[in-house]
Amino acid sequence: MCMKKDNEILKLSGLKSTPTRLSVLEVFSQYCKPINAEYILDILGKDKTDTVTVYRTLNMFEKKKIIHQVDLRKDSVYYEFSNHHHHHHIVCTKCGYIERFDDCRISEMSKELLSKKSKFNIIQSHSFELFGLCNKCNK
Amino acid sequence: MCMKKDNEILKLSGLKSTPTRLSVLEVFSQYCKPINAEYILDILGKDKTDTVTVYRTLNMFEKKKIIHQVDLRKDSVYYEFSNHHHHHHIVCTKCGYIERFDDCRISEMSKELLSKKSKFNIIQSHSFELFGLCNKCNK
DNA sequence: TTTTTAATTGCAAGTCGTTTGCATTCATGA
DNA sequence: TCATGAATGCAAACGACTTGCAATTAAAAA
Repeated sequence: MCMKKDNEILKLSGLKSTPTRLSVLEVFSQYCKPINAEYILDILGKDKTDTVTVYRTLNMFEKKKIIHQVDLRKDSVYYEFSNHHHHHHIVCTKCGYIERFDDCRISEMSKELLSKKSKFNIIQSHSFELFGLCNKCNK
Repeated sequence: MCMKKDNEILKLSGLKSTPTRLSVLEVFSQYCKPINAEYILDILGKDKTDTVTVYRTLNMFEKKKIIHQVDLRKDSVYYEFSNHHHHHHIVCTKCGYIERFDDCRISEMSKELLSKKSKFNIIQSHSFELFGLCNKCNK
């Protein structure tokens, strides 16, 4: 279903279309929450794809801005599909539960800040995540 | 000069006062920018303190909320002194240069968000860092 | 002050996520 | 269909950080 679309994404980025890349793209397009290499490996099957290939795919996708990192204070790197609508996360520091929220006045704020800061003239991205306790963990 | 104050911090946290802890505290109180274990080791001298001790000190200080992590998308963990005035950072993705800024409307925003989010009832902290290119790197 | 006790340290070794080198395989443009 | 460079898989390496354990030390108790 998404096959054609995913192929286009790769082509536009100048990347060859391979089974692993297509699978990884599909995983990203189907999951709304940040995922890491381990998660992808679990889904693709460690017998089908090598760990190294997944890491290389993630690095390449990030370089081509197909995905981007999300800073969740976890011990591995999490990514999200850049095509998804811009949003941020609230993370439970106890159980790891993640919710997303769309409210983001940061873009305006960063423009403001930029004009105040003499030593920077481009802002490429920003992190903005909330860390707290979900209802279950705060009993 | 800060000796007495640092001792108090340790005592209040129920930690024994040791040379390494006092030195690490002093480093934190004197530097306004986020620092990592390597940086501290360089200052204290690897011959004087063991790497492991520094890591353990950082973990303990974080647990006691004397310092807190800052998410800078680097390959090691950075911390700041919690006593310092609340602020955030703008990081050059090319050279690593860091500037701080105090403008933070996030606290208000998080309260708002909290009331909207059904599954969370406590926000403990937040990340908010900007990533861009400094004037030197964007020529 | 001395003793006692648990906390802290240092060393060596281990863990875990991620990367690198290199030979093999494969996608794609000619 | 072939040629060529890109992508993969394997083994090994890397770097930040942690753990186990015996030796040391701060500070509470005697």
